[in-house]
Amino acid sequence: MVNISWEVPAVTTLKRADARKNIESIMDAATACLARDPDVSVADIAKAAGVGRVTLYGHFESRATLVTKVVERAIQQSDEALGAVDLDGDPRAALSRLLEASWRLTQQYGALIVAAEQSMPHEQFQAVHIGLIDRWKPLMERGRGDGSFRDDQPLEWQLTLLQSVLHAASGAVYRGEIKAAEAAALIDGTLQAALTPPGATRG
Amino acid sequence: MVNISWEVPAVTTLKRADARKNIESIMDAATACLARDPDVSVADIAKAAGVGRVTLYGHFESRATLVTKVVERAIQQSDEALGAVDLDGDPRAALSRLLEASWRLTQQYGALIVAAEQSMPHEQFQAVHIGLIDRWKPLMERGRGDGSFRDDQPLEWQLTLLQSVLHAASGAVYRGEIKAAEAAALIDGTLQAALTPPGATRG
DNA sequence: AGTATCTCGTACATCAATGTTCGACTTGCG
DNA sequence: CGCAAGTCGAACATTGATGTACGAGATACT
Repeated sequence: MVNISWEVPAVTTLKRADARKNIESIMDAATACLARDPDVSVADIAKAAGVGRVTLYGHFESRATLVTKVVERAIQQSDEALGAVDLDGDPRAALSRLLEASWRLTQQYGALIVAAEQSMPHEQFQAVHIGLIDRWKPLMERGRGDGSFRDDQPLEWQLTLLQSVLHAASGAVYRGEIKAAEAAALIDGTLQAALTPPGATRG
Repeated sequence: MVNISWEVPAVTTLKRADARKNIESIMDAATACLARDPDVSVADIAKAAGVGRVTLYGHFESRATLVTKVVERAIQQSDEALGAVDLDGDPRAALSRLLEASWRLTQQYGALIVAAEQSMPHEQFQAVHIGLIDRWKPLMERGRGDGSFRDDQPLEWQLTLLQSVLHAASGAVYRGEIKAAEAAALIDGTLQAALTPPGATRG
């Protein structure tokens, strides 16, 4: 005799506690590994997470989906961090604040953006990337409008420049050319100078 | 009976004409391909050169040696181009000249530097890279000394910045954000601003 | 305590790229 | 002309990474 009213596993997609912990470990390890080397292997990520490679595949169906999850989390966290920055008041001061927050994120996530570009569908990546850039655009436009920033160069170029300098600083710290502690000041000092309108005097 | 005085192939390590032409084609194609994608496959390079993959391996014993040869040629040519730049006179004007020459090289060789970093023995790459950087150092030091450039930031950082902005411009052109024609002016305008000493007024 | 869930290692299938071998064919060059 | 040199494609071996299958053993949860 078979029991007709068999058990449905409740609403629970709830994993067991150790499984959840492992998923966390994997996400964290993947973030750290991908931030350093966007081409890091799944085996290395598993090792860094202190977990078997098979276990990893039990939770993420492929390398690509793992990368996507990691990127999505990073994006969400970045978006929150940038969203918390006060962009009002003097554009130059606001830029400093935004740069400081962005620098922390760059250090944390480093080359993750490269991994994303390689592993995610192009459209999805574009959407995500544009979302982040848009945090900068309004401030830059305002600063260009009121003479705080030079507007004799395309806005697109200036946005690229911001990205580029942050990335360069990350590389320089990694190579030991500069110390992490002084990086923030260098970034701010450099970009404030680069964005100063021609003919103006800088503090 | 065997002829005792057999033929030695003269001094000639001289390849046949078509072989030399193919080697040229391969080097050129490899340069172009690697400049776009440092991970491009040997098969793609051969195809771009209009040559069979086997033929390529007949002339270069491995992908690594091919990359090395290509990089060496690029370095040599870059070194000549930069060596021809007049670095005397006003440091800011000299910087403009050096930037223009460097921008041409960056466009030509693009991501080749990345391929080099991945395929060449670390020491060799370092040597080559430092050789190029040293083209910049004396000018920067002179400019910092006479007040043309700011010296409140590490020289290393400023050199990294130069590289970074050139690279960023290359990427921006590739993505269509800016036109190649205007890139040179943007690079110069940006870096001159970034290197202007605090408190000075820029033209 | 009992059981479904989870972990782990090993082993295997697959895939893409590198590098090699072979034999037939073409071509530069003496 | 004639041959050494060069080219070509197809087939093969190898390597490294991804992803799967299995089964024994550990552990969270009820």
